[in-house]
Amino acid sequence: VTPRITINDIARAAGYSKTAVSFAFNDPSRISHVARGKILRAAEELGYVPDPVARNLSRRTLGTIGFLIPEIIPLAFQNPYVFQMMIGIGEVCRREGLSLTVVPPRRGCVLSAVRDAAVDGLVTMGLQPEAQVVQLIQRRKLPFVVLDGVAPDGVPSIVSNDEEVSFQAMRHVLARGHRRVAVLSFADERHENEEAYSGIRDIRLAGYFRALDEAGVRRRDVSVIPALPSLDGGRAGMDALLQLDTCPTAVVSMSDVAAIGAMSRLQSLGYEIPQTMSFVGFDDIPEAVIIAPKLTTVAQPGYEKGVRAGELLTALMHGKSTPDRV
Amino acid sequence: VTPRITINDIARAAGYSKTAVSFAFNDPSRISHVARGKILRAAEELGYVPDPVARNLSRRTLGTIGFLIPEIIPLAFQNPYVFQMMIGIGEVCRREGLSLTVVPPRRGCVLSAVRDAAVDGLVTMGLQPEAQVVQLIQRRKLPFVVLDGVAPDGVPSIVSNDEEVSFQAMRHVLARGHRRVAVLSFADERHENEEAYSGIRDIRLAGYFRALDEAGVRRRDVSVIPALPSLDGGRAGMDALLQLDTCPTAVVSMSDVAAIGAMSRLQSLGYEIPQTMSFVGFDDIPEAVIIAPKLTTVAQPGYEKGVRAGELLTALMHGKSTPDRV
DNA sequence: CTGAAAGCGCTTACAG
DNA sequence: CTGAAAGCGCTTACAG
Repeated sequence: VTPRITINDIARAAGYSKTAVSFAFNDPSRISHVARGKILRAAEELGYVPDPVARNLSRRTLGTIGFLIPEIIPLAFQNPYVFQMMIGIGEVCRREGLSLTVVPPRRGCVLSAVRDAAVDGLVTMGLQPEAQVVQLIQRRKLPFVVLDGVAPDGVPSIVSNDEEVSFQAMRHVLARGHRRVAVLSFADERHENEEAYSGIRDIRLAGYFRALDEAGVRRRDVSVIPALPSLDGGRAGMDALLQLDTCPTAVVSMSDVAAIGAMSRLQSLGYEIPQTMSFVGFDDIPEAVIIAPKLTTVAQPGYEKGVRAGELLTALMHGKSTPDRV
Repeated sequence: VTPRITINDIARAAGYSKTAVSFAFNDPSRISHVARGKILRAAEELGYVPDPVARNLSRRTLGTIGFLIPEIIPLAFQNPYVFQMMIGIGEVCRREGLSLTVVPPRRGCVLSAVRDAAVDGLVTMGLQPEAQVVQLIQRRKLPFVVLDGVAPDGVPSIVSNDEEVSFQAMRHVLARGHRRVAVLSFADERHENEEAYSGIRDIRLAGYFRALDEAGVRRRDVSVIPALPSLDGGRAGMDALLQLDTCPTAVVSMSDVAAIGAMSRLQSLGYEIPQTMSFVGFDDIPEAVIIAPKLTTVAQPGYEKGVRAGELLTALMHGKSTPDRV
């Protein structure tokens, strides 16, 4: 196989120094027209393209930001809401001419993924403050912002007021007279990185329970069913629900996608919605509007939050100070 | 600000050579237990993390593959099908311990995005053979596979038999008696990188027209409406459709997402589906099943194709030979 | 305008 | 087991 063509080859072929070749590509004004011509011609002939990795090392900047997700890609992105956030970050990448690297756990390990991530900065999804992950990111001196998670001190984070929003959602259900309510929570079993979700989950549960307490519904009468935020997660959640002694009349889900999955399962068993059960989701994913008009949902602007996260991160990368919490 | 801590600092602090430090992290068996202990302790104290970029340059491998998309992220990913493909690639990344970099055009330019992409290989979406992009990728000696595009000779590609599938889809519509048919094609205006889509678009059109010819429907009686593969694209397409002199009774779309957008638009105007118009999509995105039961669609397993593309690419990266076409 | 040289922070034969 | 040294392929003061 032909060996890689480097800046040295071009310098030799064109009869100039490496410096000149570098300038020809990066700062043409610093060399003569003639030199530039010869160099570019040589590069063209030999099919030379400057190696981005070497350039990155020299420049100490990579032109890419990372989106750290607590799950593997096929799982995390089954939630359209997560996807929306990524698109929002992508929008900022577009503006700034950056690319976007998705950083899932590597071989099941978030730490090693973070250790090896070749990025200029990181948007992390659902991080807990005590995690070693935070320490590692900080050691690497990577600028980062937390999206939908509890951020350590001094780290900007983008969060909705999940407690209040959840409170309102549950209140809405109770106001309609429902007293037998089930919650589709985030999955907490079967995953080692359970901590990734536990932060928001607990906050939302708190909101739900505040409304339940207010209405005088006893906590033990509320079933909290763990479900992955995906269609299949919702389907499985519904199966679990149907096993309960007393079926709820309303289901409050922490994600639209799980709610939709649950609805589809119920429907496929021949039950009518909302006659059999009412559903309230979370996120307001675009699909929900068209798909599931019978799904009430709580807005959670994933796209906008992604944009905001991207903006905060790039501000940080440019050395600007940023507000802590948005 | 504190300067970055490097391998040199650790070597000095631990009283060993850089070599030893490197081994402590990468190949502990090659140094003594004592040395390893001291080195790791020093690293711990100083908060040292090996720089992945420098490591990448030395190792000549990055541990990441790129997904080259012809549009900016917010646009390209409005199509769930594209997303499904990405998830498929992500699944292979998981298996192989790689990360995934999304590579959209940088500042509107695909070429410069490819030039700077720090990846070990590339899955390109919808590439045309004549593009300079191919030449650039080859110059960079990047392994790559083409997903949903017409590949140059010797480059593996993953394509469905789009012509045949399109033929069947249209035939299905015609068999139901429809004679006034509209096609929601891929957008071809307003974008400079129109070439990215034109390949598959033309192939699918050919399939549609073959069926139309067979049924004796004149080509001029079929309106081909360009639409971006997104909900909004479909809505706009429907608006355009409604301007036509004679409204079609069936709409055949090149993407589910545009079909759904069009349906939602029509519905919001108070028309009934499928009484007013029938819809046939393309892709079989998971959402469609639940959302739009009135949408007939043609399967196009995005996830599976993504997986296959990832597999081919990693095989290529490992130096294996691969089949040209899948 | 031009180039020798140091530097980016690692890895890895190679010799001891 | 250990380390000096070359090398990965660029960029960029600096001096001329």
